[in-house]
Amino acid sequence: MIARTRFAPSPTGALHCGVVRTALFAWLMAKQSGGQFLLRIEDTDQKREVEGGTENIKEALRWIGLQWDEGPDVGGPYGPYIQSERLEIYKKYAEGLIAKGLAYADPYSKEELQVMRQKAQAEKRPFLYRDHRPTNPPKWDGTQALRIKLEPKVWSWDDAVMGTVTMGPEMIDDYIIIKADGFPTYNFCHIIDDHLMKITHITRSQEFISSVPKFLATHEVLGWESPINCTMPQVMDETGKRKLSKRYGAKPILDYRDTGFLPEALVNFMATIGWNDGTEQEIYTVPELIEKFSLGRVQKSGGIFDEKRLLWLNGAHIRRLSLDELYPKVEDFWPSSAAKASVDYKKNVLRLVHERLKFFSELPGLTSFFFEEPMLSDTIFSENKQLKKLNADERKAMLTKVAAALERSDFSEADLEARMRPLIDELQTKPGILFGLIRVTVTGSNIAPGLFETLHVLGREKTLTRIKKML
RNA sequence: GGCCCCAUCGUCUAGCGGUUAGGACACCAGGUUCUCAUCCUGGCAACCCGGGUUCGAUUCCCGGUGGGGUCACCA
Repeated sequence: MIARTRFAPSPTGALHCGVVRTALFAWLMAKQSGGQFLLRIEDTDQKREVEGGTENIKEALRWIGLQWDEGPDVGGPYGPYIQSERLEIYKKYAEGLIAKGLAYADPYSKEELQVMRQKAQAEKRPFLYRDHRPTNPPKWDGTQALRIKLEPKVWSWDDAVMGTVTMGPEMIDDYIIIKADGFPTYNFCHIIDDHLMKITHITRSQEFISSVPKFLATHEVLGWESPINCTMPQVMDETGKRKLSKRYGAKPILDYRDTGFLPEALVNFMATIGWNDGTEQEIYTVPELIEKFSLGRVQKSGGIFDEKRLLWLNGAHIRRLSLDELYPKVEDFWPSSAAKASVDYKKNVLRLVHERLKFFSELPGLTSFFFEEPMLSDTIFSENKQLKKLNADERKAMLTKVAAALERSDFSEADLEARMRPLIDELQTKPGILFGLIRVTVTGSNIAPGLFETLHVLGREKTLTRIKKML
């Protein structure tokens, strides 16, 4: 079945992985079936709208690779795709309902409703507006809220993920379709839009599942068939105690870009929270996900966002790339001291750290000594288990020999090794001590790529300058 | 509180009546090695509880318990 799916966020802040995971599944369904993925901006709450919200959504989706087939910027046959530009449409349907006696003006103030709600709560029973439904409502003049009239009944439906779900009549109530400020509510307009835009599968996060009877009843009142409801399990934060949400500091998705994550790694990670293909495969490319994704294998229970796993996955995806594929992706992450370095030199450096890179913003810490003289801390020798056994004179004696041997080297990796190895016996020391001493002297760090590769890339001049300076 | 959903290692999960309950992340140990990383080997670690059904339940049913979600003129 060809799926037309949509992602319909409201521009109220930065997009985080919880909502993008739902968008990803919708996108995968569309791509897999040869259908379309739509982006629709749900900006009917002016109070919560955030400056730049829509731009952030588009930027985040583009970075992660969820390009929409219809929506803002790209257009499409059922536009506009921004709800604030569709107000006349919603109004038309609202008026249609009024004419049929299926919608009516709400005569109560917010305060009056609040009192009724509290009373019901105090009596430990659900508050139902329809118990207070006015018998003779005022004519709707656009300054009151407009409510839809829904008949209570038991609703049962097939959810593509959750299976058959049944909810009682208390889940149905007369809800507001147009607010007193003239804007329609999400509950009302997303149904109209999904219908008009010919959406076949509605993906929603689990928090909406108890609203589905309302949506189903609204379809019925409008005389439409409901698309297939696909309720996605929640993504929980690292505590596992609550869903990922802006309110509790869920990381904006673009932060992962800025930290140097690969979008395909993040996609791989998000897809496998709540979905697996039943095999033991862990690492998926995007085309593989498109091929293998299936709604039937989406988990019903929520999953925790485990950043350690993301880190591992990102490293694994980085290691899959060739040097030439990786190089352009790390362009913005080099230390500032690398600004004047040549492409060839930077590629050689990148090759040496390729396998240990977990995310790109580690790059300066891993490579800065290739571009500038390292700062040697006073404790650098005492911190090293092997080197702390040497006193300053012994270090000096060793480095003097090293310098002399290096003077004669052509600085190829093989020649460097051929000249350094014999010094171990000559100086009656161990590889760990001799090589460690050179490493610390030249890189300023106890952690670096292989010594001969490092010296080779660094070159004769930088290497000898640093050793002589130490002497 | 009402309603809904859920329940396998710490985490992501496989399992769909009979398995030594499998894999991955994380963690620990060892190997390779000049450090780190990669890689390899090994280890630790789970079926929430109680009733049924059945020759036999992690698996099916019921009830608890626990967790999450939701009850707005927000989406």
